[in-house]
Amino acid sequence: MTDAIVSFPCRRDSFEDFSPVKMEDTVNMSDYISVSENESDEAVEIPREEDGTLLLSTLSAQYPGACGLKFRNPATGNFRGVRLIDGKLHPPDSAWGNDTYIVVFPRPNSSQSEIQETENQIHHIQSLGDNKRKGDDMENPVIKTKRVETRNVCSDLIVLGLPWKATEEDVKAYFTDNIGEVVLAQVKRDAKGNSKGFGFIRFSSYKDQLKCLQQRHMIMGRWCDVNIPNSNVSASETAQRAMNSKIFVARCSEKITVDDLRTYFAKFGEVTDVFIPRPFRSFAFVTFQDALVAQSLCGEDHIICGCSVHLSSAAPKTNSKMGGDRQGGFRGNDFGRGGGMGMGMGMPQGGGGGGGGQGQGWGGQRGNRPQGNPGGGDGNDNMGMNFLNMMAAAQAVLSGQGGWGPLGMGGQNNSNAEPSMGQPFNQSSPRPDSGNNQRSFSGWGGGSSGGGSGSGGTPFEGGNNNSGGSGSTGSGSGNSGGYSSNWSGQNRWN
DNA sequence: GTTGAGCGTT
Repeated sequence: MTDAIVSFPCRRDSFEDFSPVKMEDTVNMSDYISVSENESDEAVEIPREEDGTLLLSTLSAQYPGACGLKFRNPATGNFRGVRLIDGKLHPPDSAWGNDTYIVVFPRPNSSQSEIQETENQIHHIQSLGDNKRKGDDMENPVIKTKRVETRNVCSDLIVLGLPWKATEEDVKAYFTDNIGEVVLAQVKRDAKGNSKGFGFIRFSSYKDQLKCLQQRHMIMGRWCDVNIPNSNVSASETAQRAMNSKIFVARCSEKITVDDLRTYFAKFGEVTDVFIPRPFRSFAFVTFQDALVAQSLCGEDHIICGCSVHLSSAAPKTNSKMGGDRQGGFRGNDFGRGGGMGMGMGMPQGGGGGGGGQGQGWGGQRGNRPQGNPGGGDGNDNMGMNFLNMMAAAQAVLSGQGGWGPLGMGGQNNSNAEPSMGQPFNQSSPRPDSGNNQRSFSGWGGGSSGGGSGSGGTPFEGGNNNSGGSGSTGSGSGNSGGYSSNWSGQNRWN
């Protein structure tokens, strides 16, 4: 095909000098579109469809999380957005031309309208104008890179609507056959062993995760939805939390030991402390020497000893007054679903904080909260640990109130101290990338606010709890309408 | 023995 020249009519003549693509490289370019993440980056050639469009899914395969394309308009010097309709990117002026296109990623906390604007096109990259939010340093390429990389990590996915008779094996087989390698498959059951009709899966590849989230699934005769579980604190919220070297490990199984945790997390960086509150409360704390390591893990799900645990910042941002607030504020802070998430996970159509979604902090739905439970107050004797109790207990431990177990605080402080062990606190090696868990810290440049806790006390207290500005506390809940299914509008089957 | 919105602790 000699189409390299023929098929680029209007844009080519006028912009030829702009195109970074050399002529020799354009032999088959009509079948491929050059795309890069930044204008200075190396381009990837991405195949287009026969009708001339580029599937967003194809783009996402190379650039997970991508939500669109843009290109520089030489006439104005501005970026111009590429039209996106039904998952297909359409060539500007009917031809892609030789230019290298730039991938567009969703902004954290983007409103639906902003995303729409990108989709509909003519999207000037406003050089940081009015509608900016605090901490929304979009034009900082470093931050951008970091954001993407952070989200390129698999998490557990909830599968809703499973047939009652579907087993773990069935679920795993379906997703393995239709999506890709599955590293975890669960079907939740009641005490009698009957399926509750939902379960969790996890892929080894993030690409597979994205693919899976973008479609519905017919499993043994029923349509099932796959979503990011509500119980996972969104990455954006996590990122907004203060720098802390300690992480909170939720959903621990009792069989996981301190040694297990230490061994497991050592591959990410030097672990300076592991603490499992006793009596067992289904959670643990792991402290790293490097807060960057800790933060890089937050928001992720990991499988330890076969158990899927959830990692988040160990700093519930509530000021110590657990007594009276009955978990209300807590829920708002930590479980309000961030609107940014849908987009961040690379689900272009449908994510985001549409009007009045179901922003439930799901405490109330579970119905198993013991009435009158003061929530982390005094040591109640209720052994049925539910999630809110667990979080409240964690908070109590962290805030130094230790209201739960008699040994709570003691263990904490002692274990944090531990200097007598002569631990080498001087290793500054970040995180040895281990296989599939690699990510970089390039983005975390900013001089961490709560950083050098310097002296004395537990690193935790120094770091954030008292750091100030409780004003930021309630902010996370602002977007809590955001959790919208990919399938809004056809949410129910039949 | 049923069921079909939800959110993981066996």
